[in-house]
Order: sequence, then C-alpha cells, then structure tokens
Amino acid sequence: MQQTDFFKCLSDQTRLDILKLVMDKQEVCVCELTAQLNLSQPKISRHLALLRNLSILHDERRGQWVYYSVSPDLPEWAVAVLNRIFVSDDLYQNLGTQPTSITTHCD
Amino acid sequence: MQQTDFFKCLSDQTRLDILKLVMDKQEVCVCELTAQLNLSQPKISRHLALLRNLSILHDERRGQWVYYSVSPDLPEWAVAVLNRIFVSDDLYQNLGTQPTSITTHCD
DNA sequence: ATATAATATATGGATATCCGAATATATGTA
DNA sequence: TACATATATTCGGATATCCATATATTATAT
Repeated sequence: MQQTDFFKCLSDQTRLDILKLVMDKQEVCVCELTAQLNLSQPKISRHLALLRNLSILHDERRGQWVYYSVSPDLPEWAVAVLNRIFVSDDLYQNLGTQPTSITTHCD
Repeated sequence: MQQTDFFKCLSDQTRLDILKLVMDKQEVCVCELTAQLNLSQPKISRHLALLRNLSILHDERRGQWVYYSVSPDLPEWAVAVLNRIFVSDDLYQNLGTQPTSITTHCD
C-alpha cells in the first residue's frame, strides 16, 4: 500500500463520505451508502471498487447484499489517519465510543 | 482548508517528499529541495506553489533564497496527519525529537 | 423459467493533473 | 549597467480522473 495511493483515495469527497460511514457503522451495505449519501448506485460502486482494490475496504457478500468494512489488512498508519480525520476537531479524544447500530438489510 | 484538497496534495510522491524534508528540517530553501530530491527546479517550484496556495507551506524570502516551512495556520488535524505519516512504523512514538541541522545557504 | 432487487462493470466525453521545455522575475555582484 | 544565481510561471501535450448512461451479473422470489 503506497501512501500516495491511499491519499489519492482520500482526495475525493464521495470516498471520504463512504469511509466516514464505514468507520461510524463498522459495516455498511451498498444500498445503505447510496441512500445515505443520495448518490447514484454506479457512482458509489465505482468508488467502492477503488477502495476495495487498494485493500482499504473489505467486502463480503451475504445473500443479495454486499457489506463493506475497513480492511483488517489496512496498515496502522492508515487506520490512525482515518481515526484522526473523522472526529470533530474539538472532540477528537472520544475515539473509544461505541459504533452506531448495524443495519442488516435495506428497506 | 478542505480535507480533500489537503489529501490531494499528499497523493503525489514529490509533494510527500517535499513535506517530509520540511518537517524534518523545519525550514528548507528551494535549492536544497532540488538538490536533495534530485528533481528539476521548475518541477519543485510548481509543487511548492500548490502547497503554498493551499496554506500548507509558508514561504519567506531572505536575500536570493526562499525558505519554506510548515504554515502556522495549518489546522491541527492536518499537522497530526503529517506527524503520523512521516515517522517509521515501529518508532512512531519518537515525536518530540530534535530536528536536524538547519541549512542557511545552498552551496 | 421469469422477474426483480442489489451490485458491478464498460463506454465515451469533459475536465484535471503532471511533466519538460522555455521564459520571466527577483536578488546580488562586478 | 551587465551578468549570474535563485526562484516562479507559462505553454502544450500526455495521461489520469470523474461522471452519466447503459449494460451485465448475482441472488432471491414466484
């Protein structure tokens, strides 16, 4: 994993938004991403492919849904960067808070 | 300062190399950057312009030399990211070490 | 087998990025 | 003034990125 490639992924607002949702919820399916971000399905899917090919996100199909989560192989420095940038500036010490509810289907 | 713009700056190896040298030395002049990185002067200068326009780096002319340093206005989260990525993975706790010598001219 | 929902990929065009080469500007010195 | 050094900018072409649209794939239900 090249640092330049990782940061290129972070240089797009859609991918930043996807990553923030994944970090918040631990696991998100594609239909929830398109719904929450109000973006077209192909657009979300293309950005997910990028994040998946770089091993930033891990995908797992369960039935008709595909769930994305942060890759367990993501280097420590990259995880640290994600943790650092997805917290509000004045509350960035609350790193150990529990994630919000995990959605298991999309209706 | 948009996060996407900041990360776009970090998505190029030349700019990463420039930033690492600036972080290490606190202050670097352009001729030292071209010498250390063995890159053409216009190439270095164009990348410096990008970093300067985004207020990531601060420039100060002293005589015929222009010195670049990390901008004092760089947001805390951005400084944290730079600190985190420019240390080796197994020694990243040594954040308070002294900088290497400051070069004041280019010969 | 057919239909539908969820997801992925391909295509083509608009825009952005990067680079080398050439040129411009600023400072210092003779 | 003229010249050298340090730095910045412009230009044009090659390549990369991003998007919308259309289409393909996979799983489930009837």
